[in-house]
Amino acid sequence: MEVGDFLEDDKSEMHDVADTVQTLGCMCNEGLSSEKTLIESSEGLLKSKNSKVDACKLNARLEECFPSSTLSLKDNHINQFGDTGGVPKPPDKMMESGSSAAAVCAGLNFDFSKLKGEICLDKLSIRELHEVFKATFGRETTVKDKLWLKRRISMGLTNSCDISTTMFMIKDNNLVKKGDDEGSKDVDGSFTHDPSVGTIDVNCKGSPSSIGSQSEDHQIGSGKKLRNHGVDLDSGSEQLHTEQRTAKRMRKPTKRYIEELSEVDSRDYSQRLMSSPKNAGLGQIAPRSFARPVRNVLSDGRTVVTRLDSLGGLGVHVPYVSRVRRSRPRKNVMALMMSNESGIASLCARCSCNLKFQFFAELEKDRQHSVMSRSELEENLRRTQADSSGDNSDDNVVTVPTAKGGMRRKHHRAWTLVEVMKLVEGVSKCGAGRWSDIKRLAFASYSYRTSVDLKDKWRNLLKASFAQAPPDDVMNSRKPTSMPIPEPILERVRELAETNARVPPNLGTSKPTVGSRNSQDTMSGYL
DNA sequence: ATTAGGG
DNA sequence: CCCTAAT
Repeated sequence: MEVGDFLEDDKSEMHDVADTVQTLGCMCNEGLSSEKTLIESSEGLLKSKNSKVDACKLNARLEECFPSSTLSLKDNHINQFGDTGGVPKPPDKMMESGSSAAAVCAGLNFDFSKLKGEICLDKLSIRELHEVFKATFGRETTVKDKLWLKRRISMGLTNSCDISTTMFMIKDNNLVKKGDDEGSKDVDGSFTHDPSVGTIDVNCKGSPSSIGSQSEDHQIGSGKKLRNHGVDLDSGSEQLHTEQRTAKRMRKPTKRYIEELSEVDSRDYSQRLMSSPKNAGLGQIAPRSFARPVRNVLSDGRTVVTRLDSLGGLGVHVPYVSRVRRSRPRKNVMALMMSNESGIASLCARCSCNLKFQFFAELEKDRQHSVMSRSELEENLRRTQADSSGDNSDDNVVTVPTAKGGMRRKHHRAWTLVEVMKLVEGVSKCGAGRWSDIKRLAFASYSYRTSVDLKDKWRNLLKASFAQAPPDDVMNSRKPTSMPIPEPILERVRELAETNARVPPNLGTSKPTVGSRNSQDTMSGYL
């Protein structure tokens, strides 16, 4: 990754990093690599004399990742000679940036005894240290802890050179400069309440992330400090805590925030509105450009919001597409499953796999999209209810202009896994082609699924099942568009397709017995 | 009214 | 999903 990338795509990168670190969690290898990247970039930035704000952000990023860091200063220096994204690197700047980087690491890495600053201070007595302290901070100190003084001084010196993260606090997702230097001790106040604090430490247990007390003990050979740092009233421990806390990552912006950001980037998408009148005005983004919403009253009395687009001056009505994420039912899915136990069981029997597990996986995946806007929640709730009752037929109605000037309604309702399974079940019982029968049997409660829908879906399933599974190529999209049909189901579809090819549905008088089981067995699931 | 197939 | 021809 190049430094330029960071500069241009600052926010998203930040989110990405945070995302990676958080989601991958214990994948410490991942964490390491990104940290390395970060440090490289930061050096590039410091050297290329970017604005202070950028530097601050970078520092924040460093903090964000450091708790899981096992990165040593040695690596850091090696990297300096390596590529840093093409940023020119005068040799005379080397020391400066090196020390700055070291200073950043000093408070976070236990290996700081090797640092120049401390080595020099090492020779001084406490009194001399006091003097240095006074010279550095312009005030006296009563602290007698040599270690504390040394580190304080070295930190203070560093802070005067570079932009220190301890001089800033986070407020409303912005970096705000703190007051005087001594206040840096208090900066932690803004960090302690961070709910995300500690997540990385927990996740990355593989690395020596406990920067604080434990590793500190080995350092304090000369120190008179006792082992119980927790109750240590000495301000030295306070300093320790400060260092720990400044190392905490800053709060990751909410998903909502990210969405809005990307929304701005992808210009056209921000023009979308809720199509459902129920949701109108809830959380939508004000449409930009010159398109303005228009309410159409259809012939059947429904009102549909469309957009009178001024493009080309034709006044074409383009439907607003619902911005909310359509999703499968969450809660009632299980209920449906339970009530359909036998059917599912029979399906599983052939697939020799636990479909219930798949369901849980799906639900879990959904749950991870936990940050939802209010409208989304409502939408989900509504949809869930609709799915179980199956009576909401006029949901998600949009109008599409036809060539003849007419307006045709267009429904869209994502197929849930349950529905797909019901469909497969039905096909296995009645055979492909007897869609009305299948609808009667398996989709009696789903009024919005017509027999044609079943047929279409089956067609799609066939297509999907015979298309070889693409090995997730460059399409590394984070959002897999929709829940892919679980392989076991596809297998079943394939199987049924073959069976059906051999045994055409026109079986005359007798009930079609396509599957391997007799129809009475499977029928019992619905009676 | 249902199905099949194209769009 | 929608539309429509053909049963």
